[in-house]
Amino acid sequence: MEDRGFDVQGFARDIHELLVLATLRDEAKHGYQIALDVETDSNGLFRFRHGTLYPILHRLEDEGLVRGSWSKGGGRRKKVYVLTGAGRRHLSGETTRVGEIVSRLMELLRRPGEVPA
Amino acid sequence: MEDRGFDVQGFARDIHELLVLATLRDEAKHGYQIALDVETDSNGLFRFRHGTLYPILHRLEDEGLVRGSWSKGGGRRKKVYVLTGAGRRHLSGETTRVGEIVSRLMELLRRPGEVPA
DNA sequence: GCCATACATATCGTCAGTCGATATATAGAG
DNA sequence: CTCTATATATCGACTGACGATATGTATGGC
Repeated sequence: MEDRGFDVQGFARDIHELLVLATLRDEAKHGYQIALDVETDSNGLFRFRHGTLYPILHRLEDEGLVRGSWSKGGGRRKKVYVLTGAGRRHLSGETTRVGEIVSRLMELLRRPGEVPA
Repeated sequence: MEDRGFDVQGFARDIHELLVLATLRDEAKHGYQIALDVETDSNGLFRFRHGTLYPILHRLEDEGLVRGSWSKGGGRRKKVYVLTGAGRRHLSGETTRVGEIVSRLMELLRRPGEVPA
């Protein structure tokens, strides 16, 4: 089992994508709000620069994991994103997968040295 | 506490570096062996392409976390790496730090949606 | 009414780092 | 003697984050 190798580069990208999907789990939000919420929810540990956030949002939209629509209500123009069914499944599946990977990683890193006699 | 933000790019790099340092924890090894061991120990989940491994090894050497020396024994020429004191401290400290980050990450990803009534 | 600031989205150039390919060389097997 | 596995190294292409820059709108202070 566990045949597909592990792609470090894709892993870093996934973290960003999953943080976005997770914050959209309960309610639709526009980009700027996503950035603020992720930062707040993680006590400042995770944060998005806008030069990073918007490309990710566009990518997620292209992949059909979120759907964006311009809110025309009498405020500032905002593009509001909602999680699609595929997005919800992706979040769930990838969260499990990432959880397994990090658990294996930490296991390797924390494995105590063969106790020196 | 926990002020320094989280750098996704550096995180991916750290994973590779820590895997190398971890496999050197108990015994000195040369590069090729490191790649084989990491792959074996992780059941093929983590693996190094040699185009990735050697630059990492050189970087770790530059940073003083490992020390490499050419073995002149009557075999194939090998550059054997040993973990330095700084390397051991780095492994320990960064493992803790990475552990905290992933634990916070999984917490955010797994946080169940506000339970729908 | 005017201006500064915060909100809001978007793109571009740069840089870091992985990845695949390529190069070089030696030991051991058949 | 050739082929494969071992062993290290580097280069070019690609990917993706990041900082800077651009554009525009609403809001609050004066």
